[in-house]
Parts: sequence; structure tokens; C-alpha cells
Amino acid sequence: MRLSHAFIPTQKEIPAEAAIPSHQLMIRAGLMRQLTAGVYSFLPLGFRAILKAIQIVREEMNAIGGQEFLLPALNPESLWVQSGRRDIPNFILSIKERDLVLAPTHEEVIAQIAGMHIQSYKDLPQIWYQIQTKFRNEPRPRSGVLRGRQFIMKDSYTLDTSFENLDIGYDKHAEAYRKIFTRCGLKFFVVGAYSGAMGGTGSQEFMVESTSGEDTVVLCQKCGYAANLEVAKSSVAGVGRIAESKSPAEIHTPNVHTIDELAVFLNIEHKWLAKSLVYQHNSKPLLILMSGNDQLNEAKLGTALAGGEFRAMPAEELSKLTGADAGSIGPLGLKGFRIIADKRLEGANNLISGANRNDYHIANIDMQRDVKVDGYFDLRTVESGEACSSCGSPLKITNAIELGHIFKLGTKYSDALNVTYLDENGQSKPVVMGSYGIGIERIIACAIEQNNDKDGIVWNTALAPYPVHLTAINMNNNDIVTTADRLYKSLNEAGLDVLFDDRGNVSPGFKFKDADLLGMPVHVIVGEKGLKNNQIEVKLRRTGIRTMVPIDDLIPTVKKLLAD
RNA sequence: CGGGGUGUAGCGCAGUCCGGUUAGCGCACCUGCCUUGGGCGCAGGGGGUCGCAGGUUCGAAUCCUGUCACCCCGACCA
Repeated sequence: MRLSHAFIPTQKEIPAEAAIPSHQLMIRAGLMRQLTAGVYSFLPLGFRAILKAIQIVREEMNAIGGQEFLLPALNPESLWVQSGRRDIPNFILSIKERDLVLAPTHEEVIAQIAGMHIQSYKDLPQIWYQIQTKFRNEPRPRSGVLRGRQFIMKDSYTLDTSFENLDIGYDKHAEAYRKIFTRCGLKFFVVGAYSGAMGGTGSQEFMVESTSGEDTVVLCQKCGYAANLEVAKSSVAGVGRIAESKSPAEIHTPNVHTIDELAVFLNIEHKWLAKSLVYQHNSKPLLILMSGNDQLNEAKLGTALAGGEFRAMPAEELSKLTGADAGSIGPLGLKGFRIIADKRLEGANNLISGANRNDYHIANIDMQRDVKVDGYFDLRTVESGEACSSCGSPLKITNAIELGHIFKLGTKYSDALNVTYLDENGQSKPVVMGSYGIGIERIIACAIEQNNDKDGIVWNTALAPYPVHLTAINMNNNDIVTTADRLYKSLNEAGLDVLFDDRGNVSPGFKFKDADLLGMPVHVIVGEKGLKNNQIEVKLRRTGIRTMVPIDDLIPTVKKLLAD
């Protein structure tokens, strides 16, 4: 491609709306432009990068036996009513003029096709995938393409006869994903993840560490334990019992509202304080007891409650219902509440909690004797530095971008949409499904987040829109023009895609700045300096190292550099 | 959905508090000359319903009311 005729609008200034490096650079380097919140137009250069990523994904999906589909983005609303996902909050965008919705994912359509045509165990297993545009009603799109309302996703689905066979397809995907992200040159890690309302029996996320990421993950750098904070565990001792279990006693605690204040007021360790959190679960009041300042993890709470809607009770309702304000709530004497507690409190005694009366707490609470607990669950959020539950080393907490997510779905959708097969005995059984996603734009954004410097993007060969950037330093010099034209031709003939800066009346400095901003891995520079000695300059974007090579050695040199 | 912020030329911004020439600056763009190894120089030029609607006023980018859009923090995110 000749830059003199290319549409690659670069800009010197950082766009005001972009807060993270990948977003800034994707705009500055002319890869994309925003159309509206969470929706981006990919320009030719950006689309080339997208196509590179798609091709890698496609090859690895085909390698595990995936069959590529193209499913419609327009779906009948009724299909989503049938699966029970029509009314998930902030999920589906719909069409005003018809009873159609824009598909946010494709389990439903896959199930519909499978339901029609999968009849026998002989038809299974299947791996079906597509690479297609998805639409979601994101309340707050942000961070460029990291969270959009419209995005390209590789989504695949496994159909199997059993959970054992599901594991095979799931493991194939895990392996394919490792290959995909490795080929894309990304430093990634895999974490155990929350399955949430997606349902199913297990899931893992493929993550890239980044301060721009929206997910929080827990990592053990010694043994490799890695989990999304939503499900992460650590080794924290239970509160435990002391020998003597005294009788509950009310204590006056004027103007003490927080756990920290209470600990200071009573001069006591935090762990003996049972913090009360009041929630509503399916509109019924729920008291959650945590030890000290342990933070409730709402994802874990969701798992513990096994479905239904829950939310923290607003302060007004709370005081109306209990007669006390938040900070003075406790398990004793509380009527009409279901009570659950964090595992750390199991069996503990000598605890202090609110008296359901402002300015009073109750001491010597014995969880076994005094509190009717409807279950102990792991509800606490892991904190940085806590001991790894596998090896005891301190855990690290970091932000990450989710590139891919793999789910063992089970029969949730086959049950809802009646997808069955006949087994060897002629028995009708539900098809066991798995579902697997990769965000294509996120591959590009992560690659840029991980590979940029003050001058611009640093592409690796796998994703670079063009592997070679060729610059003619001075278009008024006939030798340079002739040589650069000839090299452009021969590089193309050698199978290398070249972006050729043949612009006249553009200063060398400007061309260098643009080349660095666009960030192609190998920069070939044709200038008077080298030409005097029949040499061409080759610069590596990543290292900035320049070498002079004889003209005849150029193509093998470039090929070698790209392969490294 | 709660909190905060911003809408003025393609991009980045000033001007708005305190109403008053022809709405300015840098970059980009166009023409000519010049220059060619790190976003050249000189001269000339084009481009604006000041987000939108209504109101106040002799007069509104500026004040008032409403509304829309976008960004950031949080909530949310199968």
C-alpha cells in the first residue's frame, strides 16, 4: 500500500475522550474512530489487524475440529423469552419496529439448530463456532473497545452426550485458546472464574494483566494459583472458640458506628467483631455475618444464595425494619430474617455484634448457642498479601482484561429449548453444552496495551497490519525514488505486505514519527546515506536498533527479522 | 442507575464567572515559494447554525429553563 493513496488518518494529539493507552493509540494511529458510545468504525489499518487476529483464531478453532457458522444477529424475541434470558438487566438491545432483538450471544440459536437436527448420539460430539458481531446493552461503555455495545466475538459451542465428553471439548478449547493468545504474542494467564447467571458447572477466564483492566484477579507467584477475585480463596484462619462461653451481655457503645471504631472503643481484635450486613434476597430480609472488616464478595454471595435477586437494603428500609441504624445491627433478637454467615465465623464464640438498638452492642455471642444460622459459606473477598490456600505464599491482587472465557454449560439451554438426543438404548437425553468466547477487538487492544512506547504502537509480526514499513526519505531524489519503488515491488513479490511511505513534500522527521506511531515491526529506510554505499537501512521498531544492509540482502534480512 | 465533568473549525483548546467590535489560538487543510535523516521555513487563504430547543434582553458562545450527546468514578457487567 502506498501511503500517498492510503486512508490512514494519524493524529499528533491525544484525543480527549481516550483515557487508556490502547484507546489513545488506536485513534492516533488511524485504526478506528468512534461512532457513538461503545461503537467504533474500524478504518482500513485497524481492520487489517482485526483480520489478522481473526485468522489466527479461525486456524486454531479449525484445528480442534470446529466448524464455522455465520449465525444471524437478528433474533426473534420469543427465542430469548423461551430461554429465560430476555429480561436479564442490561443485556439485550432490541428492535423497535419488530419483535426482534440483537443477539448478545448465540447459545439460543445454536440450541435451536441443534434441537432441529441433532437426533442421535451418533450425531455427537459437535464443535460449532462463528466469528461475528455481538450487541449488548452496556450501561456504561468505556476504555475504547475494551467494553463496547457492539463488538466482534468468536463464540463456539460444544454439543456432547455427557459431562465426561463435555470435558474433552472444554479441554480442547482451553488448549486452542492458549495457542491463539500465544500466537498473538500476548502475555496471558488463566484463572478460575465465576459462572454467574450463565449457569453451568465451571469456567475459566483467559486474562491479560493490565491496569486498564476491569477485572480483579488473585495470583500466587509461587505455585501459580490464579483466580478471579469473584471466586478466589485464601488461607485465613477461622475465628475459633475460647474455652469459656459467657452469657450475652449488652454494652453501651455511644457514637460507635464502624468496625474500626468499635475495635478501638473496646480495645479488641477485629476478628471478634461480627459485622452485620443486611440484604434483600427475593425481597425477603437477609442478615449476613462477616468477621471484622472482611469484605463481602457479592459474586460469592450469589453462588451461596443459588439464584434469585439480591441487593443491599437501603438505609431507610433497614432502620424501619430493625429499629436501628446500620452499625448497630446484629443477629440476636432480630425477627423475620434469614441469617447466613461467612465460614470464618463457624463455631465461633465470644463475638461482639450490634444489639439492634442504636449505641448498643452485645458481647459474648456464641454462634452455636445463640444464632440460628442458615448456613456458613465462603463469602469474604480475598485481600492482597493473604496466604495462598495451596502453598501459603502471599497472594498478589492485580487488574486484568478478560480476553476469553470458557464455560461448561451443562444442560441449562438444552433443557430450556428442548435439545435432546437418543442414546444407545433409545432413551431421550438432553444434549450437554459448553460455550466459549473470545473478544476479537480485545486481542488488538491488549496487544497494544502490552506493546507500546512514547512514540506509538509496537506491533508484533502476527498482528501487524503490515509487517514492513518502507520509507523513501526524500521523494525529490531520483535515486531514492527509483530504489524505493523497486524495493516496494520486490518486497511485495516476496510475499511481504508493505506500507510504502512515498509521500512527496513530507519531511523525513514527519515520516519517521508516523512510522513509529503506526508501529510496523520492520522499518526499511531508503535514504541518501545508505544509497551512496548501495545500502538500505533496516530499523526494528521494538528495539530501535538500525542496521545497514546491502540492497541485495534486504529481502532475506527482512524475512529473518520478521521470523524472530 | 448514583456522583462528577465536558460540548466553541477535522484535532487539541482559550473566551462563558462579569452579556456589547468581524468569536480567537496551536495543529491539520488549500495555494505559491522553499526545504529534505526525527512532526521544516516564509507568504497568502478556506473552514464556525458556539450541541439542540425555548426564554430574558436593544443585544446572548456568555444569563435562565428544558433537552440531547460524550467522557470519567462508582453500581452493574451471562
